[in-house]
Amino acid sequence: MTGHRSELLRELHARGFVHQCTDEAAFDEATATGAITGYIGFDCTAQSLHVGNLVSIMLLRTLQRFGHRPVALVGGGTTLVGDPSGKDELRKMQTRESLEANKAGIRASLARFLEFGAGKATMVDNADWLLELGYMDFLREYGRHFTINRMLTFDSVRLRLEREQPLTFLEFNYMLLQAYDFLELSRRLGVRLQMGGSDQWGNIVNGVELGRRVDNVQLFGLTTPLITTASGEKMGKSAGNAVWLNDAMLAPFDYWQFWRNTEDRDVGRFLKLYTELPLDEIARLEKLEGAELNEAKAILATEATALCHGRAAAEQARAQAQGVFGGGDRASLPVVELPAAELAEQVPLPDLFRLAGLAASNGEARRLIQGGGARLDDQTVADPQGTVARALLEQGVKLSAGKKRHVLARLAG
RNA sequence: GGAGGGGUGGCCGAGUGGUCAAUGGCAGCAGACUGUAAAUCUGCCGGCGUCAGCCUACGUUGGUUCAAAUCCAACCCCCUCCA
Repeated sequence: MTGHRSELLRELHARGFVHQCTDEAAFDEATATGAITGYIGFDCTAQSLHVGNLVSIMLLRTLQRFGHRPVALVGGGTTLVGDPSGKDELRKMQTRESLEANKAGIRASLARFLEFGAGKATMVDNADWLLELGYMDFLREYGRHFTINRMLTFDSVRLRLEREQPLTFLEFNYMLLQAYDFLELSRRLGVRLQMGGSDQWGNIVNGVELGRRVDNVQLFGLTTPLITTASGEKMGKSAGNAVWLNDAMLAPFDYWQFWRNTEDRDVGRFLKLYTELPLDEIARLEKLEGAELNEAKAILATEATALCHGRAAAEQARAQAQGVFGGGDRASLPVVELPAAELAEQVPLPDLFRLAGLAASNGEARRLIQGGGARLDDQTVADPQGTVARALLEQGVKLSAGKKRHVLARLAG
């Protein structure tokens, strides 16, 4: 390990959380000798956080694990503006109502990973101070500390300008607001550290500098690397959809499956970032090769799911996967109830697959069948004009679309 | 306000009177190979359908035409340059 004195910093480095850090020596000193309060901001754009936010969440969790104090900030105020970082387009502005709903969902996501309470983790909303900010006061007190010259050099702005994409004044101000958040949090809660993805570096540094200039406090910034899969995909998408943390938006089983399908080359890295298994255990697991690596993937999936949905749900998901992929255990299949009223005596196969949720339309179901991807009780059904006797559905039949999607369909009842 | 360019399927992007449900790429789905991986190869990829065909689609609304994504008019939106 590196020569850090602080246990926290050693752990973060060992697990691959650190991309850049401001004044690392002083930060090492500060975290070695006492507890520090650190925060990360989360967008308020959806009703749940997703796997793309997970590195940040794990970072907060690690902070707490090592006796420091995590603060999660939801950007109720800044979401009204929109972060320009890395984006070419103006983000949609939200209504106040949807913001409140999103906040509640985000708190639910975080509550699984962090222990909230007095002296523990806290959640704050920057709307609490940003909304009452007076424009004139803000310009006079803080605006004078930012030069346009410097702001233009930050990647988030520079890249946007280089690509000749419009950057509105609204978005341009995002940096100032985020810098001000940091200052405000240092005053309100004694926060000394801001963390975030590497794309946040400029915003974070602005905050650090503002703290020094205005309040003469030393603040720290730490960023994580941008996590992508080995094949270069952005982390946290599955079939083009976000992998949500809230179980209302993604079932624990599907969450488990997401991790189980990790690419070989990512297993070790993800075990370090997304589980809390001891590093020597991880070292053993990532050495496995070929089919044996599947064991490591199952462990990754179970550990990651346990953190997010609890140990019981994780074990259940693992057992369910064992049933679906390992044996032919019908009991573990998700059950889909078919509306009896809509079914004739002989049910056409495309209708059956559509009603079971395995195809979006009859056409899609037909193509699935024609392509040889549809199975009924593990027998391939290749005739799109085939039917199934309704009586057979009384007991339930196993329907499969491809190798990974299986359900037990039976008449509702 | 003036001049010019542009708005095409989830995204990017061809097409500029019929052969266009619309080339190509990406994404997605399925098959083969495997290890519920990656890479590769193959098929599918608007909806409905007894695959004959029908319906809805190329910013919006009208029009010309036997026939329009393609021509005309008005309108809306975006971009560039000029004021």
